[in-house]
Amino acid sequence: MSDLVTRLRQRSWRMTPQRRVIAETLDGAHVHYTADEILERAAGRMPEISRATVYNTLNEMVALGEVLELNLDGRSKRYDPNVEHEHHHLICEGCGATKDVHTVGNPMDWLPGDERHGFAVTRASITFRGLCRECAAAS
Amino acid sequence: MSDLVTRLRQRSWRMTPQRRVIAETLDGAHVHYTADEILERAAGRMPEISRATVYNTLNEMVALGEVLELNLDGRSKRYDPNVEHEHHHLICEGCGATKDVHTVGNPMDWLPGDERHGFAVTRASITFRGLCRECAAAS
DNA sequence: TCCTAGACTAGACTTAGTCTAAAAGAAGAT
DNA sequence: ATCTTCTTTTAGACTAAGTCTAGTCTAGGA
Repeated sequence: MSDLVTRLRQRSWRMTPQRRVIAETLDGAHVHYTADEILERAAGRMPEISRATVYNTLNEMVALGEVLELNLDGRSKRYDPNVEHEHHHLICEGCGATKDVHTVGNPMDWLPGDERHGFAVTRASITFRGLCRECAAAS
Repeated sequence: MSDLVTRLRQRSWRMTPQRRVIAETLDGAHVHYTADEILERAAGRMPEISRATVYNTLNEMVALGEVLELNLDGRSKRYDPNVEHEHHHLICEGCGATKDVHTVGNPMDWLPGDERHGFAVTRASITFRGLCRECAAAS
C-alpha cells in the first residue's frame, strides 16, 4: 500500500514543502482530522504555514481523489487519506468517537433499479451510529 | 399517517403560532429545506418571526425525534419531517438534487459483529451519490 | 541563471449557526 | 380579573468554519 505522498507524486502533482507537511500529517493520522487540526499540527512543523494553504491543499487532494472528505458531524469536515480500501464509519452518539468499518457485500446492491430515479449511481457511504462501550455503560 | 403538527401536539408540546408555521412549512415540503429556506418561507406567512426561533424550533423537533437532521452536503443542515418510514438519500453530484430512496433489506445487517467495536449500534444512514439524468447527459 | 505559471501568505470576508438579555405570552393560583 | 411564574420569542451580537483577494514568493523547466 503506497502512502499518500507517493501517490500524489506519481500523479506529478507539484510537491512543495507545505503540501508535503500536510500530506504527511494526514497520512500519519489514525483518526480523521479536521482542517483546523491539520493546520495546528502542520504549523508545529512549519510555523509560517497559512490557513488558506491548508484548505487549498486539502480541497485539491480531494479533487484528485486521493483523500476523502467526510461530513460526519455537521460541524467541520474531516479528511481521510485511506481511499485505497472502501470503508464506512461508525460514530458514537455520546462522545463522537469514530471508527472505520467494513460491510459485508456491496452497498450498491442494496438500492434496486426502481429506486434510482434514472441516476447513474456511483458510490454509497454508510454512517452507522450508536453508543460505544464506555458511553453505553455511563448511561 | 399523521402529520407533523398532530404528532407534536400528541406529545403535548406547546404549539405556538411560530412553531405551527415552522412545522407546517416543513411538513408541506417535498424537498428537504435548510433552516434558512424555512425561515424565508415562514417569514412569508409571519413576517416578524426571528431566525433564532426557527433554529430553536428545528433543534427541539429534532431532539423530540419528530424531525430528522440531514448533513448531505457539508454546508447547511437540511430537515426531513418524514421520520415515519425509514429511508435514505440519493444525491446528484452535478446539481445537488436529492431524492429519498428505500433499500432492500436492513442496513444494520450489513455490519458484522466483529466490525462493531463493542458499540451498541442503533441506526444506519446511507448516502448514495451519482449523476442524475440531466447532469449525466450534459457531461 | 532566469522566467513564469503556479503556489503561498495575511487578513478581510461570507455563511451557518449559537448565545444573550430583555420583552412578550401562556398557565395556574387566588 | 389579576398576579406570579415559567416559557417562548425577539433583535442583534457573537462564533466557527471556510472562502476569497491581492500581492509576494518559489519550483522547476529553458
